[in-house]
Amino acid sequence: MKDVKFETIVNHAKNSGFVYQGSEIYGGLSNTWDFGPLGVELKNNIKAAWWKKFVQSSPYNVGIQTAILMNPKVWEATGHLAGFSDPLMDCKVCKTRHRADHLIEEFSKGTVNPEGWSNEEMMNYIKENHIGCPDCGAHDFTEIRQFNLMFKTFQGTLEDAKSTIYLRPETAQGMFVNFKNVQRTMRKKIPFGICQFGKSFRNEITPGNFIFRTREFEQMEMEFFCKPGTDLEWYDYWKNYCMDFLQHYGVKAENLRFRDHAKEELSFYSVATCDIEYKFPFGWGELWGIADRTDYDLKRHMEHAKTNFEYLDPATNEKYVPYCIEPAVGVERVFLSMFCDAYDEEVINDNDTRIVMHFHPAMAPYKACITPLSKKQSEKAMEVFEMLAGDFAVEFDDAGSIGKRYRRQDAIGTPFCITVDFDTENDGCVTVRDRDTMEQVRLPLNEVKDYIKERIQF
RNA sequence: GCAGAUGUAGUUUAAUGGUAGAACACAACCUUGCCAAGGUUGAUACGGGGGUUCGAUUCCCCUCAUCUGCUCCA
Repeated sequence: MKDVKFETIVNHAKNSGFVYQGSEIYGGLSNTWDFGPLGVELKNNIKAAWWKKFVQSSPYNVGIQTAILMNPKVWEATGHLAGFSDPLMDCKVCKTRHRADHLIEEFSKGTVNPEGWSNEEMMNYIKENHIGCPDCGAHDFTEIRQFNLMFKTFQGTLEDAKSTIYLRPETAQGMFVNFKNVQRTMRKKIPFGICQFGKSFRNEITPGNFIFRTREFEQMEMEFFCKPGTDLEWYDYWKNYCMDFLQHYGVKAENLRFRDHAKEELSFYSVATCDIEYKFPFGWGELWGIADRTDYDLKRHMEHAKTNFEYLDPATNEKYVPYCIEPAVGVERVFLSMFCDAYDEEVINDNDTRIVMHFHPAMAPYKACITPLSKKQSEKAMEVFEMLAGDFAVEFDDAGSIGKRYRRQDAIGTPFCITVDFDTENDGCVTVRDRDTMEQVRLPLNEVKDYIKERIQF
């Protein structure tokens, strides 16, 4: 496959019913995207595959779904309210933007930790020590402004401070606060994991790259609880588990890599973090973050909610707060990586190419298109459509030439086209055409469903 | 949010201070016996709002969106 511009791929997504710009007729709303009929099928397939792999086929895990709106004390406990905001200021001379706390840390070579300082304290420190712009050296900054990454809203009709609540910036806390509920009601023994997918919201300063970074996004997260000391083993186990998942569903190995976070890059609560990165057309970007979060979250909630999250190991009678391994991935990012890797412009001859989306059949929005060779068989073809429509997503198409219909399905990644022809009435057979090989097999009608089912499995 | 660039049908584009033409795509009908056929007909665009002007898609201002950096991150 030749190199394809990101713009070309984005256009294809917009033109073929995968993604639309949000609120388009009103001039759009910055960085919001709607998923069209094909896009939502692909998204659902991704989530279903993840659920199958992480919840259903894992002996350790269970799934839950928790509320987007949570008691604000959750975010006090986790430090999101205090720490999930960045003190930013701009250099008035060269127009670059910097984090005030980072400048101070750098200047002091780590001897000063500005965590918890007010903006005024940071500004004073910068002025007193004549810290200049790292890019141009000027001493002319704007005031520090705080960008809180959490979306704020109000519960109830009164908009006062007491009713302020937040849209969750991660789904993880829904799992942590329910640690005990799940463990008790599902009679789970350590190690076990809790999984969920759902929307999260972050007021990012700079979103972009199509659906790569958006302020509203859907996460698929697992919190896997294990005995302290076994955590690094599990960390490796889940890293590979995630990588296998991606490759199994059609993300190419050559476009994937692990990137371990350096010590100074780690969150203060994490002892190890690794990103699975994907080579997007705009560069390597984070797809899946796997972090060893230690017992940080559970301990914070123990402290703030005055609850006990200690686990009594029935085998050894030991009591401990479990460590947690968290693989977190954005559905839209998996969507985008699969979409980019599936995209192919296949050259047929000098002036003819066809766009083929080589999705894994389980990911393909439509599994088959039922089409009559001639409109004379439209009625019969409709019967076949109805026979299959209850079992998986299929489309019916009798417009234009047969070749054109094949091309249309290739362009949206439908793995099979089922053609009803002049012989179908007599021999009860249809032709099944394969998207990737363009080869055809003739099958009796009553075998078609099983033939396709077998090939679209997760 | 700041700086720079961009904005004409779904896409790629043409022209113009006197309200826009095309190609492909799309829809309907005819045709079509398995890989972009053909014919006829049709719908669809100057991102939005102000200003200058007799008249603005074209000139000016504001705004919105997208792209690239800064920054952040799943």
